[in-house]
Amino acid sequence: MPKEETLYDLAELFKVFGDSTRIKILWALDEAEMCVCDIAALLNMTQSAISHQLRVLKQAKLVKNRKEGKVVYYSLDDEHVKEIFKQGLIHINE
Amino acid sequence: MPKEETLYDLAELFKVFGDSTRIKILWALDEAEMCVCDIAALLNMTQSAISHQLRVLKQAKLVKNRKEGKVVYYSLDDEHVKEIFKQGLIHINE
DNA sequence: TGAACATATGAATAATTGTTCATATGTTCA
DNA sequence: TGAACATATGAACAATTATTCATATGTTCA
Repeated sequence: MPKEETLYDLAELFKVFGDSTRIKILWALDEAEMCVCDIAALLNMTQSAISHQLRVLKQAKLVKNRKEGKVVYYSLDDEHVKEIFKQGLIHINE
Repeated sequence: MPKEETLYDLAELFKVFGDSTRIKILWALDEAEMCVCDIAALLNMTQSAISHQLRVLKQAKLVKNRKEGKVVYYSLDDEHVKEIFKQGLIHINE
């Protein structure tokens, strides 16, 4: 069994995945880089809600961003996300 | 992008993984079938707390149990758990 | 039968969290 | 400069949740 701290970090990571809004954001960003307002429009949610969640995702190092004028574009910062999601989907479809 | 319901289910699954007590239980059960009181002793937690969490894990179809006299043994009910954890660990160690 | 034990469960509590609302920051452009 | 726009952020609120405590259920065995 890995040490306490590692298991705690693992739980923290999955906690980030444990919200459908964040899952949707990650899935959207896996398909294309997007700005905040486009994500908000796509998911039919407020800009504020999306911005808050993007912060959580950024802190977890799952997304990165770049600024272009007044627009901030977000994209995935981890190539394992999709793989983890796939494994999860396998479990669900059983 | 998968349909709404699928993403919701995916988030629900990760929510179950998003607690270090449950992560520990799953990791322990991956190594060996165990009864409730042994898990409680191993994790240094109350029998009640473990029992509550085992129920969550059972509902998520992640563990199964068998009764032998007054003792209930729990074991993993999904072979993808370890794989998902591994992917998560890869992300953490970056 | 009754004591001892293993487990399950419901209520209560404290802590965490997702969204909203209001507003601040920063950029573009007329 | 000032209006319009994109984004970030802090406070507040409602909802969810992990643990504890008390207790119920069910089993073994003397």
